[in-house]
Amino acid sequence: MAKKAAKKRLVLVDGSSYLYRAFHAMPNFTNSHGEPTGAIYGMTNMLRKLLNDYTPEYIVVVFDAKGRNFRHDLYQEYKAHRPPMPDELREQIEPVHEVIKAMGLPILQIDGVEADDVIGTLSVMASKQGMSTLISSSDKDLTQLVHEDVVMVDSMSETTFDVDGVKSKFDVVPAQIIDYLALVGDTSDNIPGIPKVGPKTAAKWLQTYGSLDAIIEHADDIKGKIGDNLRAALPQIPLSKTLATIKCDVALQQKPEQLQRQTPDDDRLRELFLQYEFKTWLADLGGVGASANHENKVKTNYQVILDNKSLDIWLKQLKHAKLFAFDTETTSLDAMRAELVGLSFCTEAGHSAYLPLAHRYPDAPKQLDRDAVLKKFKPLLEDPGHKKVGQNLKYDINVLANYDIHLQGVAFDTMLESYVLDSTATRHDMDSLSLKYLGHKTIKYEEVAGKGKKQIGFDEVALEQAGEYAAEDADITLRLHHALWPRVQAIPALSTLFTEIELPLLTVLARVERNGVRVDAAMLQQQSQELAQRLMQLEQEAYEVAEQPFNMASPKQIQEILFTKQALPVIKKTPKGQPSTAEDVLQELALDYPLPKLILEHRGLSKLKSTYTDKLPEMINPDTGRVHTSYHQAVTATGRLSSSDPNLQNIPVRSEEGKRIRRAFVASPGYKILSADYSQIELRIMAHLSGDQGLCDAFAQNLDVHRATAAEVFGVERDAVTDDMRRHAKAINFGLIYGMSAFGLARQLKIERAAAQEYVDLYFARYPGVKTYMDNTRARAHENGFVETLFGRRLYLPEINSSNHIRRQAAERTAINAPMQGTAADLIKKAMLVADDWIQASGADVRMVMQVHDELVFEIAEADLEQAERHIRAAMTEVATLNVPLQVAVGVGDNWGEAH
DNA sequence: CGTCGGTCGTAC
DNA sequence: GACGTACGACCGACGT
Repeated sequence: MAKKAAKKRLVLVDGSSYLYRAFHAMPNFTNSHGEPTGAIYGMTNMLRKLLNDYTPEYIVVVFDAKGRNFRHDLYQEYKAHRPPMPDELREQIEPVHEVIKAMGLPILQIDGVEADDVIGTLSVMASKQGMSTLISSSDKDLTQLVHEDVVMVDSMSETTFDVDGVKSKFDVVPAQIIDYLALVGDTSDNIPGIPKVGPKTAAKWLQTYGSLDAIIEHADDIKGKIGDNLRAALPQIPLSKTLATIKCDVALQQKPEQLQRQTPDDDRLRELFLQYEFKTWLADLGGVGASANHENKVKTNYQVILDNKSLDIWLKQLKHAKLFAFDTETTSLDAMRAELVGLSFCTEAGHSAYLPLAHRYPDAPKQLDRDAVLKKFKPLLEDPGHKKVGQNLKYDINVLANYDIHLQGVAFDTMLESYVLDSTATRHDMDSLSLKYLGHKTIKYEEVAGKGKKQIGFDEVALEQAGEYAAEDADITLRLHHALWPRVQAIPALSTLFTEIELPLLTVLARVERNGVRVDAAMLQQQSQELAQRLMQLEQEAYEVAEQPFNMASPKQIQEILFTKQALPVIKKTPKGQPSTAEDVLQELALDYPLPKLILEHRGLSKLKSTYTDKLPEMINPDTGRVHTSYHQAVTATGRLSSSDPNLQNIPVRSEEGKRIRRAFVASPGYKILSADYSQIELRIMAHLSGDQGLCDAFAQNLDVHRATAAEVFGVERDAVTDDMRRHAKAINFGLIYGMSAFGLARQLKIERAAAQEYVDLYFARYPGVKTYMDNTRARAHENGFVETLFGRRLYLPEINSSNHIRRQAAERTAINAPMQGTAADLIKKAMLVADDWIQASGADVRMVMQVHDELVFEIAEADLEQAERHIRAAMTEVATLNVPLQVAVGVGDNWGEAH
């Protein structure tokens, strides 16, 4: 049966009216800190109910603009008698906005108009587009907007006003509401109305005469005192009417279909509800451990160790503990430069201590000598038999390494536990985890050390606060481990992933970071200078063409010059509706006009300069003469690493100028750079996972896979494949990995959509195993709500069953891509472990210096080059046995550019 | 003067 | 809307 799609419905929430209502209706709630919370509670409650009752897909919460609006300009007395907003309400506005945002609801507040006007405008726009509207407000004025497609509900009194509802409530039809309001007036808005005319009289007149204009015409017919009042008020009726009329033509950027409900940020909601102490809702959030908050409240006993006697007692406890949590406090986020300020430990929940070693501020208590303490601790920290748990231990490993302590016994890391459990969680930092799994709000670093300009080093933090903060860190780490580890163990594949890949990798990554990579600063600075000259030239030329100077780095100014001043054709718009100045747009315009070409070249070069040739020399550690990036092990949803400070995973490679940057990554004298990268790793994984015969055969025969694909899709012999055919086949192959549609492929190749669709159909006909695999993957994703890699790493897809088809399709693309990208990440991680094992065991003079997703880069003493290459290649190709061989391309040179 | 969202561009 | 995963520079609006 053909089912007609239900009309889309837009829900418009009158935030301002509810806020006032909530404030006045709720008792003066406060949380335990005395912050008022009544309006936040009332408002949130109303919204939760609304979402529950209507499950809207399109929704927006609208607020009045701050300050004056056009009605004040029309009528000085508008809202003149309204008392100023009480402070208790004012304080709650920002929190209310925060809660709404966290709930995933868009907010609108438009200058110069009230919420009513925005709501009116949107309801008209929605009707024009065939959408129905549900207005949620407690303000009766809005009933003027009601018609057959627009319904208003008052969520607080639970009344619905459709056309009949308005009639029965006011005895007039919605179209008469404006006239009705003009007659009756409104004391709260200070709209005058006719004296002595109330709801009854107004309705009676409107029923008799039909409209306000008709009433005015017949003003002389109305008898008695009330008739006199009407005639006396005649001059001000038009004003009353204007004031009562909701403006339905406000200039709005947002279109109804853009006002989509987003996925709620549960972590943020948890934080807010905890702050305002909305306990029942906190529990509703499922807060994996929200209820634990009350039941398992742990009695804490935090100690600051200042004397040798306490130190020895603690050392003894640590030696006897099966597992202890441990954390370092330092002066810097950069582990390589961080100075150790203190250590904290925890042996059982609630029992933890801070050992300050280098706090220096006026009147700081005398602390134990750092070197002496470290000497005492070294055996414990370096003993693999003494198991440790930490939060992001890679950092602590590197800090301790600064003091020649080589941490062993790394048994667990809570950040990685959280990551393998759910890689899509936005944050895996301790504060978030504590809130999520323990329902406990931790002391934030900023609370003890300040932030921004006022931030001080941890060594300047008073011991009382530092002790509470640091001891809590160790305590929470241990408690988090107790909460997380059983969850990891409950899924055996994740347990293996954790123990066999992520945890051991942590140590390897610490080493790679510490190794760093040698960068030739002078070479980059030279390049910067040359780039600066060329940029100047380009700017001068552009100013001449544009006949005015402008900022070539500002998309906004470019847009102004190109599309307004020079009236170039608009090819594409940004999601916000502005003409796009993106690369492909300018490429196209550059064919016909001079300015876009100049802008393109300028953009490319200034990017290179600011991001790479200027920045990299600054990032060289003066002590080592090398660049030490940070690899992040718990950031990406798919299992890849990411790199920052600097990001070494997006150093240019395609352009000639870009390659020059890679040549500045050099080997030390007597050493060579060796780069080993997997060829076609993701396509090989696709062949393996899908088991497609044709694709597996192509790899088994070691064919050029893009050429082989071209031969299949275009139906020619492999040696008859042209460059163009191969290029198209390559785009298809990449598109498949990314879950690309025919539309996307068409855009990429600049061909007709039908032609692209034909390619895709042909591909799937030639490689039916791939087709089946993709269908199955999608189906499994819908069924399970997650997909997994070859090694069981999971990626959750909360939007895979979304009613919003755009988001659902995006989730489906991720479902296709993640197993391939993620399996590739698993493989190279395993290869890193094997390679590192060999390096450590053999004592060869080899350093692993970079990982770039499918590439490993090493710095190798010339004498060890040959055996290193052999072992590295073996580590990478033999890391797993798939249905297809893994192939690695190795290059050697004096720098990364040469080796690649 | 800092923060934040939007846009753009680099990598795999 | 239409190609997945990242990091970061820059701009410009906004708030302190």
